[in-house]
Amino acid sequence: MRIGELAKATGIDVETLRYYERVGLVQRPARQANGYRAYGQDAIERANFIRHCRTLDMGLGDIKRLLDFTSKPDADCFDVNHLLDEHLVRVRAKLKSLRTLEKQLARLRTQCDAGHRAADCGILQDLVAAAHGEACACHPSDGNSSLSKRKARE
Amino acid sequence: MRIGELAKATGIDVETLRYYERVGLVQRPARQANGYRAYGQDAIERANFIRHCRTLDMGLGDIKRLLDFTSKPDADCFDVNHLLDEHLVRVRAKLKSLRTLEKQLARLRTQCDAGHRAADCGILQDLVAAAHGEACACHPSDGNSSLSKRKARE
DNA sequence: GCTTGACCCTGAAGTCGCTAGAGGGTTTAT
DNA sequence: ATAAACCCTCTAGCGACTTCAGGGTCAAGC
Repeated sequence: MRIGELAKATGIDVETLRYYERVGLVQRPARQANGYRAYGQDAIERANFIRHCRTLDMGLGDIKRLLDFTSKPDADCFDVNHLLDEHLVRVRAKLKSLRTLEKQLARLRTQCDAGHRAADCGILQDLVAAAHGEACACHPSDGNSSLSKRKARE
Repeated sequence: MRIGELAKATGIDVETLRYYERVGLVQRPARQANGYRAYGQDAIERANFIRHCRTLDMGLGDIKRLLDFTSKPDADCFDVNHLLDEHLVRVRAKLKSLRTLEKQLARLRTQCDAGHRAADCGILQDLVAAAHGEACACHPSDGNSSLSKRKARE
């Protein structure tokens, strides 16, 4: 199987497959005489595993660890649970901040209904008001920044 | 005002301010004889505007366009609304996919309660089943991919 | 036999929004 | 006089790709 066929079979882009190989997520396949990659059936399975984990938004490092587990049947799967728990925590934190964000944006969006001159635009006024530190539609009264100096991946 | 003071006044990191200048979001300030950046009061306002928009998770390109609007009072603010609407659409799409993701992960997490050998791990089994195209706890029956070939920023 | 087009290859650079590091100079306080 | 705190530029790194430049290979149609 050539890389284009693997791409079609798994729904992963050709370039992305080559990228996965480069970073060690996918094993280097055999080569044909002309230098083309020659994949076996097992490559589809491994690639689908990766694709599935990616739709679950896992990082490539986590996926690599999970792949290692699938080839070590006697290992303790505690780490699998732990990895998933940590991922869930990240996802829930992101979800929470997105929910807040959505509310703020929706509120802000209601500000411009009147004029069509930028000078009269309630949205811009609101955003500028924030620059003065006044209360605004999107941040009625907040003090926390959360800008820069962030440590964790979102 | 030197860059450190501006950073303190706005809560934006010094490096980030220099970065904003490099990409043209913040105007290049005057310089003191020793080469230090010398900011006026207006810099605080502009920087706060940026900071506020960033907490609303807007991209730097969008913020630049909004900044341009604030200096063109006679422009039609239709584009401001439009920009915000598009941003809201992006945020809501991301929110939707995150909600689905959270459900899938939570369901997947319940799969491993029994053994502690990787071979018996329900989570890994589930993930591998997905590689075979079987129904799994996290994707009971789906067909859409959403992997690669994505166009828009998430 | 020759061109066209679809496919394949490598390696490097670009994306986004920072962050960090190297390797310096300047100012301020003790 | 010296140390700490600040400032400068330039460069590279992060994650997960994507895109580009500049090629090689192969089957089909003229």
